Amino acid sequence: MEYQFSTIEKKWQEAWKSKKAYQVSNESSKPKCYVLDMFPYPSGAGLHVGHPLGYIASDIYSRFKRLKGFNVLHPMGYDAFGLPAEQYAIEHGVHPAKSTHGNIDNFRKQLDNIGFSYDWEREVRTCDATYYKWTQWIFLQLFNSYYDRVAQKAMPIAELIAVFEKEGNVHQVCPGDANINFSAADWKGYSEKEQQTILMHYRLAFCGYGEVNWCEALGTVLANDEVINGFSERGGHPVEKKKLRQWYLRITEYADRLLSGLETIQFSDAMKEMQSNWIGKSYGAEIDFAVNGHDASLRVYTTRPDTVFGVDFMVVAPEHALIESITPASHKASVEAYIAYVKSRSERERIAEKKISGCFTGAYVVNPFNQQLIPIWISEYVLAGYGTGAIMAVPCGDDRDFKFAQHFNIPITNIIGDAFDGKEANPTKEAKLTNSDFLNGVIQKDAIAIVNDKIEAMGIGKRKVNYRMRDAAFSRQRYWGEPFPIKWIDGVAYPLSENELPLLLPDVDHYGPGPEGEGPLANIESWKAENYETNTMPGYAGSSWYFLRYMDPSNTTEFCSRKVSDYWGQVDLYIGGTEHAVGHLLYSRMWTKALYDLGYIGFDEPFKKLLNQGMIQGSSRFVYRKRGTHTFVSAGLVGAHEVDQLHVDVNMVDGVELDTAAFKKWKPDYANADFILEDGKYVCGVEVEKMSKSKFNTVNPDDLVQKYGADTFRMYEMFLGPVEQSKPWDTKGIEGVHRFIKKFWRMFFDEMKGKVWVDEAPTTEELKILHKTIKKIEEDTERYSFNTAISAFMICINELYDAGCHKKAILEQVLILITPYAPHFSEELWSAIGNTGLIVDAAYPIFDPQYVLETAKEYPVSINGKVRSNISIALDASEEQVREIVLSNPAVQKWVEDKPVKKLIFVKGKMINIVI
RNA sequence: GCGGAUGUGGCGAAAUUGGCAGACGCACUAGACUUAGGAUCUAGCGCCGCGAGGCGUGUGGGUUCGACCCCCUCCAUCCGCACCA
Repeated sequence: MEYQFSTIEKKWQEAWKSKKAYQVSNESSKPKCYVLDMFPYPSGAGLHVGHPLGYIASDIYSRFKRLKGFNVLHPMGYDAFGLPAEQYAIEHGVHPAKSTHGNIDNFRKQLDNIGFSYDWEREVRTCDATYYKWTQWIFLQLFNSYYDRVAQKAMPIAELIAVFEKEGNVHQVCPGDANINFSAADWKGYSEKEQQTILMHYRLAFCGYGEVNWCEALGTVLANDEVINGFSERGGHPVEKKKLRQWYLRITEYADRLLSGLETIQFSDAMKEMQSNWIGKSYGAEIDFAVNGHDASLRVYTTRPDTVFGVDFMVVAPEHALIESITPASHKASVEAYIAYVKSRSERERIAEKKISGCFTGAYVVNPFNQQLIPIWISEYVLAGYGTGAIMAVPCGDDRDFKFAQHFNIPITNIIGDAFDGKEANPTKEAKLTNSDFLNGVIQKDAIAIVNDKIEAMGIGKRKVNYRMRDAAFSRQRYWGEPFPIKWIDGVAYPLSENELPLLLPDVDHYGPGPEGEGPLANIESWKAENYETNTMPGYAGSSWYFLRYMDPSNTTEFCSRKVSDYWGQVDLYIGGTEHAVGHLLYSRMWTKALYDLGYIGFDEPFKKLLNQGMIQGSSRFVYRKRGTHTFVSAGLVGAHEVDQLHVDVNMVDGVELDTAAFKKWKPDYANADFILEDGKYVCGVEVEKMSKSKFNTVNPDDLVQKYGADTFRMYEMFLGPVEQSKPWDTKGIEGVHRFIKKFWRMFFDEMKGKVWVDEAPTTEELKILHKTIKKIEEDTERYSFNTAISAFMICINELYDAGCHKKAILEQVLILITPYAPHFSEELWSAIGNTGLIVDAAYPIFDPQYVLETAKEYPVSINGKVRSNISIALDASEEQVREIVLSNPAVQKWVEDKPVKKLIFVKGKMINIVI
């Protein structure tokens, strides 16, 4: 009986399906476990070997937990709204729904090949109306809520209205505009529109205005990624900043809870650090500087008020509202030219720019502490969206300010004495202040509070907590997304009522943008006639709550029943890439908190444990064509020729050696290619890049599954290295894993002899091998160390092989252990040795320490830290006994000679070190 | 620019809490079996050295009886930076 994986795998996949082996119930006496993958965007390129890395890991963990007696929820679905489908529609006229469904079918086929234990009855697709009905519903909850800063939670907006009617907003500072103040009488006197405008400043989902990268020629908004040096990546058209009406989520109100919540969840320290850096909480002060000769003041935000005597210039963002009114005629032209330049720059380029640029406005502010005039500059590195859009520059203490001052020859005031050497800024807080009037001699960090007290007493500023995070832009001028359940009447946004949901995404004739920066929906007469919002929601809307829908996917009356979400609770293990560190993982945390505040769910963090899978990179191969010819030069000989470097399909290259025959057949262009070989071979160039179809470096899992089987593929992906680690894909080593599986098979059935497994009682030696393995596999799986678990399987089988063990009692237990890793293989052998039920429902072996007890240990003995000998000593030997045994050992004596032993270190069960 | 991660044989990696560096596998070498081998089995395999031994975890330093592991410096590579998902 041979190991015929393709027959076996098909057979068991069908058996699992017909027996509904992976259907999971919302009611069970077993403990629950929720294991979740970040669901994929179904791209047209299909699955490559990078995708299943995390899916295999989560599948192993799910199956492991199931064997250990848990009721495991392990679902899968599709993040199906998004730009690529829309782009494809624009180019090919295919409705995004159609291409998306085709892509999903393809993904599903590919996923099924690998033998996952998903409960497909729970599949969700964010683009289905039955799903996005509830995305719209949650949006309405956010729209109809505000964040109560006293209670520190979201509350229904109706309660806020009741408060306004009673006392105005004296106790409810307006988060959207702190200058809005009104009494109960004021409120009652406002028109409907005025009231709605005020409420909009409180809502958790609100409408406002924001700047975007606008490309007039494409009539569309672009991501920073799509803008290169002021031009669109696609087509090379000019791009500039434009203010558009936008929806936002008031995630900043949750900043503190998003920070403190990190302490309650198991994310890696790196992930937590990235999130808190993104939130960027800082303690500082806002200070007003009067503008010289104007009845205006410039408000800056600073974390270093102690340096106020070292301010040599101000820098304001080019978008700052004050610039126009304070710039004197003499400087108008240069200021406007600079602003025009910055308009073409994406935010990313502005922050990342190493070259210093800026422009003097010709205006000055007055330092309120010493009345000195301070010039006001504008520069692109100051962003309008952060703080007040203006900073006070202290060159002796801030690197960026220092370089700016040097570049523009602005004199530098030293306020930290010797701590500043004139060559480099020193951002210390420990220096004693000089040139600082009443602060002279004070340590900087102590001066912060003194200055803060003073500015508050003088009424020119106040302490301020600031966040780097901005409210999340929540609208897109696109077609393929959830429509907003909003109608605009007389400039006021009115929510649809719950029974009008879902508001279906209508069909359009063409997918291009609407007029005036509006989305494609603005092109539909009937849509406009109903006054519906023409923007759609962004990609992250549907993905911010999908983990809840899996729990109760076919509920038609609720997004998820409270009873069900109480049962499943938090996701116990969430697996996905770090690229979602600050997007999806913050948004979904915020949505969870809001739903919790409003009482719809009982937990306020969605993911108890996050495991980040590393990115599988592609290892690209290149050929070198002599310019203007059909001659290809081997990589080692390129030097002498003028060549173009071209990507070549990695599947035609064995290591670095090109299959020249396959290459000639690859593209008509290459049919009559000549090659200049080295050592008779054509050697390709190698580079590690992102895996992508256009780089011809993708490897399709289907091919590997076909050649080696799903079980080998699953184990090989895990055997590559730690799941968390990024690495370039290399198919080479898969043979080793395949050999292991075949060897394991031969423990049961031999090609020549047929059945070789026997029904005999195991020896203690065999039991020791088994129990050592049980312990190792269980521990490694529990800590997601799948690569070491697989090597433990290999060791186990090697040892059983060497021991000549073919005993069912042992092998059967190892089969259960390996089920999460190689489920088809295990099912087949499980039934072949006479079991009736499915192995996926077997009971996990229980480790018994009595089989692995040791009485002695081979201690490594080192002398001055270098291992010189190994001595076997009883584990229960006392330190004195050990000392005696070791020092009388001839090998040790040879090294110690007559030198006195200064110290002997004995770590029980570990090692012995002699210091001489 | 800012933030995060990673760096160990020819290659993927292991070393779980500061305690024998290189488990397990790939590739390679030699041999066995064989009509055949891209099957299987046996043995070898960090570097230098005949050997004794010495050296060795990106660089340079530090802490320690002892450092791949902790601290500092520098270098290289990868990922993210708000409308790609």
